Amino acid sequence: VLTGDSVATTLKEIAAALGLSPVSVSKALRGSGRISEETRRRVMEAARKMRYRPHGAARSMREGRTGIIGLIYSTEQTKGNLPLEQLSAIQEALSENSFDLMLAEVPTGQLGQPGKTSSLLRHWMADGMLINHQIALPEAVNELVEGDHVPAIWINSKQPHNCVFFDDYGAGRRAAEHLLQLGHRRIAYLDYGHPAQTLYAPYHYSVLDRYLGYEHAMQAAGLQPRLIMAPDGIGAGERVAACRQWLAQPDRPTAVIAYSTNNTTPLQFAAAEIGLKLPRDLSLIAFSGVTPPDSDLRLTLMLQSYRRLGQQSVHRLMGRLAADAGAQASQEPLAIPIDLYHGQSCVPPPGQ
Amino acid sequence: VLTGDSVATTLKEIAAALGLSPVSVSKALRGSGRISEETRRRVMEAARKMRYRPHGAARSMREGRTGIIGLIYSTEQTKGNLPLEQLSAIQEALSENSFDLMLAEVPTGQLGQPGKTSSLLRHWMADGMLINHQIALPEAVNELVEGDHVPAIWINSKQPHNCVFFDDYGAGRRAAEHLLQLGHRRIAYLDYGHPAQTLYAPYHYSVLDRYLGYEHAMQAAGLQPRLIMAPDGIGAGERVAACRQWLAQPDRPTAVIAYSTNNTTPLQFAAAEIGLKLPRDLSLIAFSGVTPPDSDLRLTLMLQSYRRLGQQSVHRLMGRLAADAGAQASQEPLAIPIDLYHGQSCVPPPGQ
DNA sequence: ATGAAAGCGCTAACAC
DNA sequence: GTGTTAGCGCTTTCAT
Repeated sequence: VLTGDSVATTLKEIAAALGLSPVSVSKALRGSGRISEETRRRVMEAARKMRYRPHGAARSMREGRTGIIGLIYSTEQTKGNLPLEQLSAIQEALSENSFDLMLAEVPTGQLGQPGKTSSLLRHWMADGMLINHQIALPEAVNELVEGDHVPAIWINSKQPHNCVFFDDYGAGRRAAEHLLQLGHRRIAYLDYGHPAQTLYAPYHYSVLDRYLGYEHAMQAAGLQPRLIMAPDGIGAGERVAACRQWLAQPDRPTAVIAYSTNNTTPLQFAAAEIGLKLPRDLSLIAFSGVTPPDSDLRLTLMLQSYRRLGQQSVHRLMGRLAADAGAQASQEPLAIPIDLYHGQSCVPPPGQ
Repeated sequence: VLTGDSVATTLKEIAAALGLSPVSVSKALRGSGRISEETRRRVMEAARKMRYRPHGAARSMREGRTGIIGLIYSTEQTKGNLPLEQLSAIQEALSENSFDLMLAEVPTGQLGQPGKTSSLLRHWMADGMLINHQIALPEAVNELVEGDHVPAIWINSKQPHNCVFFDDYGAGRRAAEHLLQLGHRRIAYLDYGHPAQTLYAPYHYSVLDRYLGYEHAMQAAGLQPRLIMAPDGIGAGERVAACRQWLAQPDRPTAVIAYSTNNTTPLQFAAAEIGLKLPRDLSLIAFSGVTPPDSDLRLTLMLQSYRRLGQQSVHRLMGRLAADAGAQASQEPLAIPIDLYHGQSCVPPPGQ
């Protein structure tokens, strides 16, 4: 506007306006090289007045790096899970390392079609990649990442190398042990079954790991694991009824570990209908990524910090980038612990 | 790997390998210009074998555009709201227009500090901006956008121009009218008060607009609006109690419109405690961005489609970009209607 | 149908 | 302290 031109201001223009060379202007603006304090001030002021913004592409080309990290993700629940908290943590961590974040959503549905893959994947635009996608990566991504042509870190996915994921197995154990210490013996594990299971599709490792952690803790205590779960899933309308049935048995569990807070509401309703009062008659631990909004009963949780997940994945990626380009040393998998959040839903079993 | 070099393949290298000029290779790869079918095939194959990826920065510089759209957002609830569904819709719409998406989170806390603003804002990296941030934009963003140096669209914010937002006023009316048509007369509006209100900070327009829509519909029907809301907010632990009190009055409302589904749970608990059965004794409409997970009572909702919000904002931005750079014609504000989702929580009032 | 020349905006290396 | 030269990878223009 000041220059009367709709095109961006360039170094050359500033130079011309001040009777300097573009090089001096460049030096002045970045504070590198030798430049007089006087010139520096004049340049800074002119740049501000002329609304100068450095041309990112030009700088990238010159410096041989873009300063951009790509995040590959899917919003399909069965293929990926990207909480906003994680995204925000990634952004913040990248910002601290002077990187920008570019997104590439893996399109739902057909994967292979070459025309639809993001140009972030087809072009050379990012210095590194974060992959928040668990299942069935499109060919374009695979070539890029598995061929090791771009340093990448897998998020929330168990891989042989270069991955950051939650320690769901340990958390399953920890949940069971907490209840065991309180004196519980009849502890059940609750999952309504994943939609993916019905389709032969592989499902997220946490589905198995959380259960296994629970199972091993029970076995270590000489107790029988009890899986409350219909292999082919339980429909939405039938859940309360199913839970009622489970709770009506004489040797009903005194405590339940739930795969997700999504699973607990029907159970709580069923308990209420039968006349069981929580937590007195039934203790409850659920996995969750967020402390749920206030209600009458603050649930005890295995609380996944998606913030830490995001931070650590960036940290690892920065590590790979720092290693001299030729080396690109692989990194060992990193398991993020899941903390026990003490709510109000766990007490010793009745009659104890 | 094939070339034994860790650096990226370039056009020149392909050209050298095939005994061609870089220009021909460029033409062949993009299908532009005259090139023999035979050469084209050879080039394509070589490019694939050598894992060629076009250098984004070089192309950007040459073409004078980056093909990138920046999304400015905040994860602070009082300043912005970015549902994943909206993000995904934006990404998808951009992808259809062959644009990539770059993120810039406005840092929480101190706004002005110059060092911390994303380089997306300091550099020339994006052809246009989407601004999903309602309050207290940092200086850097303001200069850029208000100075009209980058085409931008405001999302979820009422502005004189170039914005896309929900028609919260119309939705408030619509909700009230729906209940009026069912025969309700004592209809209340429920909000627990925003945290922001306690800080003199301006709050999101929807807080006022939804209520105003409700109020005007009531007035048009010759009825008295009732606002259930504590001006300085109601703490988490006291909400059930407060609702119980409101519902205990003899002229208690027969229907309630809630600012958000977050607000309804305490009300439902209170109703249950008092012995009021939903929806028989109390009808309920809540604003929401998602159809909530299955429970015993499927709520009737004013359902905001963040997918449409995202799509439309991209559509508008594309419109601004298409207008020849000099013109950059401003666009009129666009209000997205909020649909009434018929759940099970609205029936005629008792005794009718 | 193919190639030579030029230049997008910037900065590292080297004069002066 | 400042300027000149050169080139990052690509594409548009214009010869051949």
